[in-house]
Amino acid sequence: MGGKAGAASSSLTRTQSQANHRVTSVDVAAESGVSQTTVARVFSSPDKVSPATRERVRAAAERLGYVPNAIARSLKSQRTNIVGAVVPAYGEYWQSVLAEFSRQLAERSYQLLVFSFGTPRDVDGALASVAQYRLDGVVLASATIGQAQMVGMRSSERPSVAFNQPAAEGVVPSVSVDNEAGMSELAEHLVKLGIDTAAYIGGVSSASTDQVRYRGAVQTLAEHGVACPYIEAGAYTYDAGYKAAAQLALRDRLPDAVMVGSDEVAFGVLDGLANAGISVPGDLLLTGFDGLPQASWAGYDLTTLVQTTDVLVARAIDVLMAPGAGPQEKPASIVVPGSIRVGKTTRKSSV
Amino acid sequence: MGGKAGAASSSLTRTQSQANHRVTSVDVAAESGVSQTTVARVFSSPDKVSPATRERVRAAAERLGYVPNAIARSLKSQRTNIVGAVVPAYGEYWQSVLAEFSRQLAERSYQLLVFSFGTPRDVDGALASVAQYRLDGVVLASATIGQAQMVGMRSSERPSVAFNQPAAEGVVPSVSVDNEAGMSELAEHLVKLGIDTAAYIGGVSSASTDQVRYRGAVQTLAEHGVACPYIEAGAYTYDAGYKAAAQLALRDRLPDAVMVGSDEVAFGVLDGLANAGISVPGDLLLTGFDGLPQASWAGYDLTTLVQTTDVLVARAIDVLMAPGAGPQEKPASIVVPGSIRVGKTTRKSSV
DNA sequence: TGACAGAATGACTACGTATTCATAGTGTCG
DNA sequence: CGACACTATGAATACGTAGTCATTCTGTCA
Repeated sequence: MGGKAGAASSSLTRTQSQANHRVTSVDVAAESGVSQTTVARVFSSPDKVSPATRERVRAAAERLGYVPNAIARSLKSQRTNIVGAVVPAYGEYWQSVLAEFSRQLAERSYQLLVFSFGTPRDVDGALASVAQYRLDGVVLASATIGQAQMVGMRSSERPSVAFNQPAAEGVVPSVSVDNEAGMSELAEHLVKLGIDTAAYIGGVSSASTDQVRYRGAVQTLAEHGVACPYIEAGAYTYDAGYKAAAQLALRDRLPDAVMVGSDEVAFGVLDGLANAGISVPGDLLLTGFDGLPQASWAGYDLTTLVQTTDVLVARAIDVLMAPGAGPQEKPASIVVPGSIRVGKTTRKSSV
Repeated sequence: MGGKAGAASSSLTRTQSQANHRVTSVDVAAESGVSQTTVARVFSSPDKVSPATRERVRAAAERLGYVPNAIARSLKSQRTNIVGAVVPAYGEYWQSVLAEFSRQLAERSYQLLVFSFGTPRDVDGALASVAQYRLDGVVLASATIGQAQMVGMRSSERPSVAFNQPAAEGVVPSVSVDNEAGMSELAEHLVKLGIDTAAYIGGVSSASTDQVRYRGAVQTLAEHGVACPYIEAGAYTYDAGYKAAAQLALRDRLPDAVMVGSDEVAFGVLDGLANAGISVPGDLLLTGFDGLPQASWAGYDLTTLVQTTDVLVARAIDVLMAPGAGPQEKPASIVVPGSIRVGKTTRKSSV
């Protein structure tokens, strides 16, 4: 380097709060009289720079209002520090899962990039979109992602994990609550209360979670001689549950218990039954599934299977961050048990 | 170009489902016998390429499993197609807002990058983080972002918008529901029902939304000779509301009406009152604020001020996408009116 | 037929950073 | 005192794309 020694102060005097428009590490290098390499080091591996220059560079950066460009860093380092999530745009449950992911990722200084889709048809678009950002990991949430689509993800180089999606097992690494055992446990609980008849209200029958949960219910009940016909609400929403309850209320004979495939639907069923003059747990018992916060609100106080969402999310993140998360090995299927919560909707002798 | 004419098939034969590891536009160019420039054009402005070559390139891309790299594109084009959101990690309300943003952004083929923070202290970290990604826009949600922090955002080159944050008005472009008028409207509603005494339960008194909403309530009630002391729940949660209700129940004399600053807290208050043997609306009237989905669930059926979240979000996105969204002009403050929803919690003659 | 507008394409470069690799300086040890 | 390890730094390059400019080709019009 020639004799231009010394740091040249930036040509136009500007307060730091002013347009930090396009200030690069090269500018900071010039301002502080070091090379761009050193500036980069100050911000990525500070211990490789002597304390003196480190401070000088930091000061110059502050003066100029320099902010490292994460896009450029990502391009060069092939790491984005971002995890993507492909999730349905609607539903209390998914909202709470997303929030949990966001929290836990933030703790590890990762960010969450959300690709939400309205209808199953939009999934392809979301997946195509997610592939373009070279994310450090991808969470596939939603039972409406097809197997073929997941196979496409497996071939991708970055790690992905299917969240609460039984259909994914064996195809893509997956993390789920134990849907079948959980629903079975709820069924046992009902049997102990002495029910003779039951019915099951699912959201969308084609969803794999729905199928597995129903299987858990119907098998356990059958073992005790209780039949359990399937009723499809048509969606995982409060309104769908409300309407299904209205239908149910028209029957001549009500079942002793109704098992619902998800809490949000169960809330609708509960209110729908109340609206039809049917008392829970007086006239029939009711169970949900998921363990949403609202289930423990005194207003509903629903008997349900509580997913330990924080644990599920933690496991999912573990899978993504695991070093050997290559696509070659056979995908792991992690199943986390849930725990039953007994609320007043199955408390027989309510005065 | 020399005589190497013709497209050379990729050296190692591989099925397309195999490792699309590091396939770039250069590889596609080689495979299809055109320049990298042309490949880029096929994927960004297809109409500038002749149909014949376009198809040839597309075929080659498919064969190789090429996926455009959004990171590189962003670096070059200075556009990320991503909007960032800085939001609290907890709270039903924020979850629903995030979901709405995600939906509406997806419609415009934008993605949502979530920066969530647990405590107000973490806000700085989130803001620092958000600045590094050169996002096309940033949504600042949460009343706990300080004015100084917002000033920092204004100086940044990319557009930002404060969401439902009265304190931001005049500092940063902002979009809010009309908090004061909304609460005032609820107060009018109560006055018409003939209340003589009232109380207000807020979440966190230092939050600007809390202050503005309380002002709307207290002023309108005062005009009709009704006093309205402030009670702080301490957080915007169901539990905080439940506890506040327990406190309230200990008083000698209950107010005729309780206005709560947010729905989630109101649900807690409602259940807390019920638990203490106080009937709503029999013993006192109750109002909330926000218009969460659960407010219209029959189980709660809460009188509240419904924010048209979809409209608010649409406006916020408009602000971000507006062409002249430079930092120079004086920031716009958009206020959207809410609409009152009357539920059974203020229906006097219940039976 | 020559001039010229327009379409189609390619060579080159920039976006802003991190990562080699090489070089100059500083002690340390036998 | 020379060899060696180690620290601190810089020059050069690569990450994968999009935009600028130049070039070739085709068709049209006077």
